[in-house]
Amino acid sequence: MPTIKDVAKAAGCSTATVSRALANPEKVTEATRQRVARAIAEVGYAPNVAARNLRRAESRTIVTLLPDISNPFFSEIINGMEEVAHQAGYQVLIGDCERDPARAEAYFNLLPTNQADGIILLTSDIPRALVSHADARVDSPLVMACESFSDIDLPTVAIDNYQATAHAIDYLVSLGHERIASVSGPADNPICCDRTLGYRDTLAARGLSGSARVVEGDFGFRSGYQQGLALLEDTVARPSAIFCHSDEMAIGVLKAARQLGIGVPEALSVVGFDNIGFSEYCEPELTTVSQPRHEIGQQAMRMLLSILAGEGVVRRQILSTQLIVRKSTGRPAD
Amino acid sequence: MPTIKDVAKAAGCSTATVSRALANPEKVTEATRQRVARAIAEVGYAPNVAARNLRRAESRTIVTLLPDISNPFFSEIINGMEEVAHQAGYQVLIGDCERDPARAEAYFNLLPTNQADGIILLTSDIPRALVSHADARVDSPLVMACESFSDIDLPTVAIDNYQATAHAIDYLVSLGHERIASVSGPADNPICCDRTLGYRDTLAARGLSGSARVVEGDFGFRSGYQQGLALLEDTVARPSAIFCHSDEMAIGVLKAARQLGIGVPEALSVVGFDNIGFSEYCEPELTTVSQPRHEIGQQAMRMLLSILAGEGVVRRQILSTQLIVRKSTGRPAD
DNA sequence: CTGAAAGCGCTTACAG
DNA sequence: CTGAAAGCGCTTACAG
Repeated sequence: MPTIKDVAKAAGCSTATVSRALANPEKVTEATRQRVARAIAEVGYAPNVAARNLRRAESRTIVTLLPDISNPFFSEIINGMEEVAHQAGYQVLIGDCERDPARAEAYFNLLPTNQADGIILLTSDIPRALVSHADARVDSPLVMACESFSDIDLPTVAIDNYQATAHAIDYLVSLGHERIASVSGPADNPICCDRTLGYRDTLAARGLSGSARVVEGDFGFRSGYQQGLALLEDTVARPSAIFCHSDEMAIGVLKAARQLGIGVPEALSVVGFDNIGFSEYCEPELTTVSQPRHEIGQQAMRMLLSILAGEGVVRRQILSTQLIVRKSTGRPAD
Repeated sequence: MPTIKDVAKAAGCSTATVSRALANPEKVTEATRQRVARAIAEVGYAPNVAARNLRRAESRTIVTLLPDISNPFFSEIINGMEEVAHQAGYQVLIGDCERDPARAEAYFNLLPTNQADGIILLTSDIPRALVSHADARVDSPLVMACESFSDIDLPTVAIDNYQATAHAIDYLVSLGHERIASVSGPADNPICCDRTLGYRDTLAARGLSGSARVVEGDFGFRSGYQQGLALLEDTVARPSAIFCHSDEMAIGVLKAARQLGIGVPEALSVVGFDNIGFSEYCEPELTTVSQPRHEIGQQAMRMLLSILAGEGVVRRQILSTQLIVRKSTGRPAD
């Protein structure tokens, strides 16, 4: 591969000038710039990025940590992040943690070794030691998206899980439901805590505290199916509506209902969360809470790049959600 | 950050020795190795990877190019690739091309700039100029997985799309179906060509050529839904079975059938391709062709690492598929 | 505006 | 087995 030296020779100037023509064109005369451009094309030069990174002590790489790459919820967020990153000359490395602390640690280790400039966390399911001292340093290149830690205050872009849930539950109550169950994600997950609180508070405000019922899933199809079965087989206190912390779990509940011969929405209303592509193609089409995923990704990346640029950042951004009413909800069968 | 010099000072040896203790422990006495290890812990040293990469002229990064990150079909393949890569000290960068030639080119450009050591292609939808000269060079660090080019012969790990399709069609014929339509992926995609050939040949072998009918989709839900509608609204020659090149399209067909009041599998059989997670949770559960996705990812990565190591490689690996019969297929309603 | 030169943090052939 | 030294390909303060 030709190096910057070859270009310098071909252009009849020093390597310093070639470097400047590339990085700071305004520091070089127009004529020089053009000679360098021609020389680059002539020798077929492409800068060696490892050398540049070493010299500049940066990698232009952002890593995003997520709990499970196969969850389609994340893909649109990633697209948003990539859009902003590429435009700024950064690339994004996707780190699938799979609930394995060692994996998360390995990705965090890219920071001190200069392989990554910053990290966007789409999961809080990592060893807290990795982030525990980050909130003290204002300039830690760390941003949380969607998730949060209960006790560590990182720059965050997210939705208001409490409000979004309250809104969905209010909608079910307004339809006439009085027995509304909830299939939560992992109970120790802060966003699930917020949602469960929103759920409970709303029921309480409507005088329905007594019927609150929360079971725990893991966001996946299967757990929704299993918890749905458990909830619906309880014939004495069977809920007339089930609110789920993910679309996958809601679709699992739909399957459970079908299996038990319980019609949706006639005999059971189901609400999901996230509005994944699938939610429009299941039977019946799913009523769900939509998050602005693309925008979440964009804003999280913008926030991180601002931190890297040493600019002041708004440490907390709350984006709005939308309840998308489709066919899986209706009035209860009194 | 402490550098290798700091470690050398703390260990009372040269940087060369520290480097050796790290990279080739067998070239160093046990005592030295231990002194270095202690020194590393003491000063909190982590190697600067940009410097190492520059010196070694490698990046230990493999990029995988795919057409659409939101398609869950790819996630399990990626997991397989990461498993093998991490074990060998490589990381994998996921490149979402989104049918944008410029994106693909940008990712290919990581090769000459030393930011990536090799590429695994999960899509053939990229400018052919990027790969056209690769097949001549035996050691091009390029591997194809699942897909292929019609005229460029790259090292490949894939399934036998012709056979897998023939098997699925045979199954439908054996059930008694005589009007079997097919919803293909993009018609210019080589794997779709193979599948369509397998479809046509099998129908011909069974004396059913006359009823062959292929419509084109793009692998996504929506196109399956639309083509399903078109196929099923044709009341004079309505198919009794539809074979689809992806599960998403099959699920779209399911929705079209539901909308038209056509019962599956009583009045229509539907077969998908890929066995994505969703295929077990749609209504009815989908009969589909399963690919060994994890293994495809593993083998593709192994193949690429062999090429990078300068080892001889089997240039073509065909893994076996499996027809998973669930609830969306049955005998036709004569 | 341009160039000579130092240096980023490693690795490795060479010599001992 | 170990060290001194060169060099990977850039960038940038310094001088002119």
